[in-house]
Amino acid sequence: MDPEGAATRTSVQARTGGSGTRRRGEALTGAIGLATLEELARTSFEELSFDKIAAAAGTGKAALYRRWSTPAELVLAALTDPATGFGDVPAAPRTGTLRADLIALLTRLARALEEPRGRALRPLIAHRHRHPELFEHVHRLVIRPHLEVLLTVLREAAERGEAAPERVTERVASVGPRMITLEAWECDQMDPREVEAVVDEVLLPLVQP
Amino acid sequence: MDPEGAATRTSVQARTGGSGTRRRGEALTGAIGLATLEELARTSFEELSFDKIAAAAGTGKAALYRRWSTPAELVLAALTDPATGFGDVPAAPRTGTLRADLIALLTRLARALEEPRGRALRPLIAHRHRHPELFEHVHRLVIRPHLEVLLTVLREAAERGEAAPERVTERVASVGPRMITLEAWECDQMDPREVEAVVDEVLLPLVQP
DNA sequence: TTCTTAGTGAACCATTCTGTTCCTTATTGC
DNA sequence: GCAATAAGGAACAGAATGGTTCACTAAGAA
Repeated sequence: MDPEGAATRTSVQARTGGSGTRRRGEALTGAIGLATLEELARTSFEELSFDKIAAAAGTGKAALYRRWSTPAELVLAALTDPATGFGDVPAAPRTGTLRADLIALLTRLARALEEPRGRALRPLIAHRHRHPELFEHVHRLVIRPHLEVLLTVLREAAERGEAAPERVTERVASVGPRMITLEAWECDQMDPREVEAVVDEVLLPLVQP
Repeated sequence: MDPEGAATRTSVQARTGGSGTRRRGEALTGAIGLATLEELARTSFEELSFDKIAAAAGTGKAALYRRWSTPAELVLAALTDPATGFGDVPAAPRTGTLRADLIALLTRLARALEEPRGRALRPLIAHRHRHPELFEHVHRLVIRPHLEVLLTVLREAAERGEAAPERVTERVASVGPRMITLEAWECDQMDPREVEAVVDEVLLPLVQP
């Protein structure tokens, strides 16, 4: 059913790091992590295998088996990594205005959704019933932290008088990320002005005092 | 990678219609359509095969090949069918109040998302880049019509003075369906009061004049 | 009752897939 | 330079997959 056939070579095939031909240590695990997320984004978790990841990373299966025993382990490690995944926690920008804070946060999310780490979330969320443990990590690593920081931003805006206190809820905080996420999923290419439009047309009118 | 193994028999295995043992005509195609959507919901389009659909529908592959030449054809037919798919077009409820209209429409959507037809949309949307022609039909059959009828509802509410005219935009109209869609995808079980909460906590404050 | 059509179950066969293993050799540290 | 380690490529073996085909027979019409 997959019209694309076998995994194709990606840019990670270009050997990087050092002047040699073989990667070792962090260079190799980094490339493997990135290839994992790209392969996951390209297909789905169920279609993921060490064979495919190894091919995409330009390495041998044995190197993968030496470090991780299942693809799930590997996916989790890649997602948790601060460099390739979501190991970095989003922080409130504190620009001083609600509009700028929202734009900064949602722009950051939109960018992440276009990277391998963000694109890899799609199959994990869409197929959550098939691997609930992995989805749980997505929720803890990505969804939850974004919601929390948006709540913080809304709370502080309410204190400054920029937002109505009764609008500081999780449901309201989830509107932005959900709009951006589905926009990214439903459209070929997200317009760079989409974030500003969502903020100006939906979020600010919604929370205004 | 799929932890669930082979396709399991579903309720469509129970032979229905008439007192005989074999289904013919519409009874068989209906069961095949439903099994297709359920199998699609359970796994993904790439993992879909005539072999699996036939097994899920309790019939033989030859019966499928006699009618459709590819799973894509079959999926499209099932989605377009008024009984099993989205062949019925949503209409503006025209209850007289914006709140009731929104609740009626979004409740209808939430219910559809829980049925096989709605659950089948998830892999089609999440993997749109792998079968753009199918996604295009989803957009035309489901996403677009829901957006249009919500726009109609907003427009009429604005005329009645229930909504601000500048809030009658596609982006604002897309907030409800997107909130409901991701709520359905991210949570095990959608709380029946979720629709009312989205309407009262997000949509009405957003559009109020 | 007879004849035609198509539904059902299963067999067939070539291909694909993936965990396991092994050999060669690049890399690193002493 | 040498020894130890592990990276990379490939082979292996068995299972799974899915399109194709066929034989039997249920169902429906005349």
